[in-house]
This record gives sequence, structure tokens and C-alpha cells, in this order.
Amino acid sequence: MFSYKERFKYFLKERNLKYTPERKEIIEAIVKLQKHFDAEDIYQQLRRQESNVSLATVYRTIPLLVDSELIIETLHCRDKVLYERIYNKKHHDHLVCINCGRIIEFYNEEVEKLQDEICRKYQFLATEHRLGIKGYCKGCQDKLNIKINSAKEKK
Amino acid sequence: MFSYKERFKYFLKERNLKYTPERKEIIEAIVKLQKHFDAEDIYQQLRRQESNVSLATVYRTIPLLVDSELIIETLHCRDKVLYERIYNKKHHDHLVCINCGRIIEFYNEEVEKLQDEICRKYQFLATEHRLGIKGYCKGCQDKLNIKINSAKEKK
DNA sequence: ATATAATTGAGAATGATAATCAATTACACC
DNA sequence: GGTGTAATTGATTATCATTCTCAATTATAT
Ligand SMILES: [Mn+2]
Ligand SMILES: [Mn+2]
Ligand SMILES: [Zn+2]
Ligand SMILES: [Zn+2]
Repeated sequence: MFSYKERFKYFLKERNLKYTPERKEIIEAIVKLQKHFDAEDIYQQLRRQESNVSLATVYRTIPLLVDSELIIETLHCRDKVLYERIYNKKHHDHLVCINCGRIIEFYNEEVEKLQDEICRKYQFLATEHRLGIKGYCKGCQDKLNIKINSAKEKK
Repeated sequence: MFSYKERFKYFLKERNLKYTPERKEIIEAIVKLQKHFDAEDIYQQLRRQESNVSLATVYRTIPLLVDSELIIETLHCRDKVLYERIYNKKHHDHLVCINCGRIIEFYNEEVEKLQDEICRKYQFLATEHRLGIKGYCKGCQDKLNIKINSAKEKK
């Protein structure tokens, strides 16, 4: 069980790529980031930790992090691509509230099994899957009902 | 059971929006389009049918088509948003080949049921879901195996 | 026919991401 | 520890899908 940094170092060596200070700082930023983040979030975290890595380098490094299976692209949200760490983490899918943006993570064994079945049926070799359910979280349902009701009352 | 055009007309009236020649031509283009299309595909279809509707109007009309539940956003593919018609069509999900871009559609009743269950569990009110499985279609698996093998042989 | 709010096309703006390029640097090898 | 070389970087520019602006036009209710 290696750390993110060790795993990234190993991945780079494997490909004859260099382990630069910039890449070291980016990995350090990644492990500090919360659940779902985009390129700009990585950049901001770098600033927080006194690093001057450029945004261009952040964008250049993301594919390396994806290829090394340290992070994965999870969602598209407001025209931005969101990533999250996956190394040493369990796979899961997402419920996304279209009102407040809240993201609920879930894992369902049966869904996973059914997906395997579907892939077998179509002789499809899956590398990744994404189940995203959009709608309203409990909080927003309540909020919006209140609005609908008061709107009706006013009528 | 209304036609796409009738439904769109009705939707527009409901919202005090105008049924313009441009919107008529866009609806006519939509029903002629194949499975998955983007804004540019709509624009090209308009050209084919001798219409001069601008791309700006296409982009402006897409949200109306989505709101009226005639089309839905299905996939992000190569930084483009793909849509497909959903009116009078069965819901389905997608297998996408990351090598050749082929899209296989499937429907699985059990997956749908499990999703309802998951939403109940989290008191989540779903408006939409999307299950996308990425990987290699049978054809590409074969092609790539050949490549891998010949690469190994050369070594 | 009139009034008015909605709609349009053309072009400019936006914004995330990718590409360029000259200067720098990691690191394998001696 | 120096050397050579291909990889890397930051700064800048380019890309390109999508949105915005605005003046001119038009659908539709009255
Ligand atoms: Mn997640
Ligand atoms: Mn489809
Ligand atoms: Zn919410
Ligand atoms: Zn394929």
C-alpha cells in the first residue's frame, strides 16, 4: 500500500517521465483536496501551500493523475470537469441536487452486478462506469414546496 | 399522441412564447436527425433543408426543447454535449466505446428499480438519471488484441 | 391596425482547456 | 561530479463551444 506520492513517482518512472518539484507539489495539493474538485481548485490549493506551479502545468498533469489511477473524472458540473481521488478508495456513484449542488455518494452492489451482466450481454469490455442521478435533495424539496405553496396561496 | 411539432407549439403557447418560422424549422430538423446529435448537427440539418436559422438561435432553442421534454442531454463526448429525442421514446442508457465512439443503447428494468430504491433511501426526488458505461466494443477489443499481440511478437 | 413583448442574426465576449516555444532541468550514463 | 538529451516548465497565445449584446424585426392579443 503506497502513498499517493510514491505511487505517482513509480508511475512516472515506469513511463520515463520526470518527478519534478511541480509534480510533487501537485500531488501534495491533490491529497489535501476535498471530495470533488476541478483544475482551478487544484491551482488554488497550490497557492495556499506557497507553490507557484502554473495553471498550464496543472492541466498538463491531470491526465497523468488519471492515467496513474490516482484520480478519476466524476462529473460535469456547470461546464467544469470535476475529479476525485480514487486510489485506496471505494467506487461509488452520485446523486446530484440540481437546486443546491449537493452531492450524495452511494454504492449499490446489485447495480454493479447488473452492469457486469449488461456488459457480458453486449460483449463489452468496461473500463469505467458512471451512474448519475439528478434531482432534488430532501432539503431542497422542502424549500421548493414551501415556495410552491406560498405561490399558490398568493394566487 | 401529438407530433413533435404540435407538442412544441403547445409548450410555447403555454409559456406565452412565439411559434416562429425559425422554431418550426428547428423542430423539423430535430425529427430528421439520427440518434445522438449536438448543436452543430442541428445547424447542419437546417442547412440541408434550405433553412437559414442562425447557430445562435439553435443554441437558444435547445433549452426550450429540453424543457418541453422533446429532447434530453445524454452524453458529453469530446467536449460536445450530445442530445437525443425522447418524446414517445423509451428511456435507455448507454455503452460508449472509447476507441471507435460507437454507442450501444440498453434498457434494464432492474437497474431502474434499484435506482428508485436508492432515491427512496436518500429521500431524493430524481428528475433524471444517466448510466454511462465506457470501455471497448467487441470489434475494438479484437482490433486492439491484434495490435497488442503483434507488438509482443515484434519484441 | 396598434401596441408590446418576444425573437432574431451578426458579431463580440466568455471561459475552460490546449497548443506553442524558448528557457530550464531531471536524470541516465560516463 | 560533469555531460548530453529529452522532458518539463511558465508565459503567452490559440481554440472553440457556448453565451451575450443590441438594434432591427415580428408574432400575436386586443
Ligand atoms: Mn464522489
Ligand atoms: Mn441513446
Ligand atoms: Zn439540494
Ligand atoms: Zn469500438
